[in-house]
Amino acid sequence: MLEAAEALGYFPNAIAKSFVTQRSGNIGVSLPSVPNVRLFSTYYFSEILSGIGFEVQKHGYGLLLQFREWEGKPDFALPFHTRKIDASLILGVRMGGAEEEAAAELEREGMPFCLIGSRGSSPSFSAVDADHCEGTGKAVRHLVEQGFRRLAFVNGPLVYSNSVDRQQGFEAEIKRQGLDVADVLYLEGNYSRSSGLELAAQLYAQRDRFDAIVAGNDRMGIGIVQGLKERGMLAGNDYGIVGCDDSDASKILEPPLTTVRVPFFEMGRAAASRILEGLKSGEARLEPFHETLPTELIIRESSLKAR
Amino acid sequence: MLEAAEALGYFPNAIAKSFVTQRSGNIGVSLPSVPNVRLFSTYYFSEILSGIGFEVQKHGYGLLLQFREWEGKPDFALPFHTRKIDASLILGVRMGGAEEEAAAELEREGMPFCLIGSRGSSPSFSAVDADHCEGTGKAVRHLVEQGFRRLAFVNGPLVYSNSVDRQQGFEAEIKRQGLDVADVLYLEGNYSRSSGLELAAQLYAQRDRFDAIVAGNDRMGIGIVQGLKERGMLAGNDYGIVGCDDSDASKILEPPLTTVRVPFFEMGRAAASRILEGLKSGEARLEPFHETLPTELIIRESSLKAR
DNA sequence: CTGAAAGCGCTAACAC
DNA sequence: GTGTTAGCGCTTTCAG
Repeated sequence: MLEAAEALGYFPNAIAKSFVTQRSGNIGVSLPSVPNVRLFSTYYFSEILSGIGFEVQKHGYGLLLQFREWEGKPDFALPFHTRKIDASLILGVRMGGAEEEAAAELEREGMPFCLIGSRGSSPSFSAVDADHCEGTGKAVRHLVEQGFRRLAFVNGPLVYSNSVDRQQGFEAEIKRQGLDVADVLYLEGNYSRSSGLELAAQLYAQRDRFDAIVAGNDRMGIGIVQGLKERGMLAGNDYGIVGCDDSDASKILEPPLTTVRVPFFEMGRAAASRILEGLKSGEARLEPFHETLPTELIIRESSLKAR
Repeated sequence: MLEAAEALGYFPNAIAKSFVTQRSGNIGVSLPSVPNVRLFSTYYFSEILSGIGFEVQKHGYGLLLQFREWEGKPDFALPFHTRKIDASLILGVRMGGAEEEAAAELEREGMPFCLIGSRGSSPSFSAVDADHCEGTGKAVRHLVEQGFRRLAFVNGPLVYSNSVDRQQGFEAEIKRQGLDVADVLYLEGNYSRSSGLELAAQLYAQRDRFDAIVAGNDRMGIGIVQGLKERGMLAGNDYGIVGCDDSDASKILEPPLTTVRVPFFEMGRAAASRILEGLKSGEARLEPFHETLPTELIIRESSLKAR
């Protein structure tokens, strides 16, 4: 019957349906946009987005993409108020800032949403992320197993929960390995390759303090490898290094970069799946949930100790 | 007055508005999704998407993201029929296949749409792309100016209009430089790094036939550089090579890859801008338009002839 | 120029 | 079970 109707050129008007059911059939995805500067790797976002898209499609929902300004307070609630979306997936949220305030607003109004790739400082926010704590631990253990003993840790900004997670995982594993946290050389970049490049100068100046480096992501790791190479230090030869993300670039670096693989696609999928189930269940308010997906250490040459 | 209303907790219901105005206020963006295999670089899509997002936001429209299956005939018309979108931007269309048939349907029904990054075989389809013809010409000229004379051309599948453009640009410039097209070594990959890696074997076997390579994109170029390096041939030293896209990876390759920069962001912006203007003008049927944006040759070490 | 009313295309509730 | 109708929140039209 419906097929017959379609053959006659009839299509149900989804807007009319949304109007009466009070459900748009769309879920919103908010991501930060920084014109001309990409602090986040495009890899990161496109993988998560694909995962979301996969799941959303499967449930017959639409996916409304919303770029937000990097600075200032985003209005996560507006598309709910105007009934354009039924739920929101929010990427790249920093802790303790305007983004979190805006998320708290959503919570107050009972709008279903989930953070992806960062937890936010309140446990009442639903969130899906990778287990960066465990991932960084694996990186440390691997380096120690390779025979490295004096580790440097180049982290990203601590406004991201995953940076905090990495720090925790790093320190916990350092202790577990019987090493002294006080000996660790800490540096902080902004997750960009250029910040890795800059940090390489500082690392070189203190090269007697470390024999291996854990970098918060591949992009910084790559910048460090390049910066140290300029100064005559070769990854894998003169020091070990592990990145994080398993980006394409990590594979083509010379030497190839050992890295912590993060299941971005699965993270997007998981978050979308939970949110959509919540919508379908029709409950007034979704219980906050937290999902932490496992990471995997991908061992390449950059962390293999030369003999 | 509207602000006062908002203070009282009122928000206009965008769905109700769409219902009555018969306009969803959303632009659809269709992109191919290949689970676990990325033939397209994520860079390509995320840049175009950002450009679209920038423009769409500016006009107060929403951006509905639609992943389509790699195989089979996509239903570009459905979201129009169900009134979920007012116009469509379609990425990654192959010529002469089911995607084009689906696009032809849109055209027949008078739905506004624009292809981005590929033209389609019919000039009646609106399209925005980079000037790959000119870009590849620049690459050839540069290599010849560097003193290379026997060029190899590793193109992508000819189902993409940009591959055809590159072929034309390549041959035209070869002739213009007084070289013989018949001498050129032609190979075809699928734009992935692994296909470049495989093609490197063939290139190596015929290494007496070329002293420089033009690759259809960076990913293949990188694969070629890596594959030839395994066999002892060093880019920049033993041969020159130029890629295309100016991807992040091209910068970290060793040696850094000379490449044709493609204004992806601007392409997305231009297409969205034209389509949105068309919608606002309210004309029944949008005149088909074609925009071809200039490329830029980014010279790095891989194409500099050693002395 | 201001204010009332019709109607968009569906779903859900209700009557038959 | 099947058929009818009210009504969702806007915009547009038409009357005052």
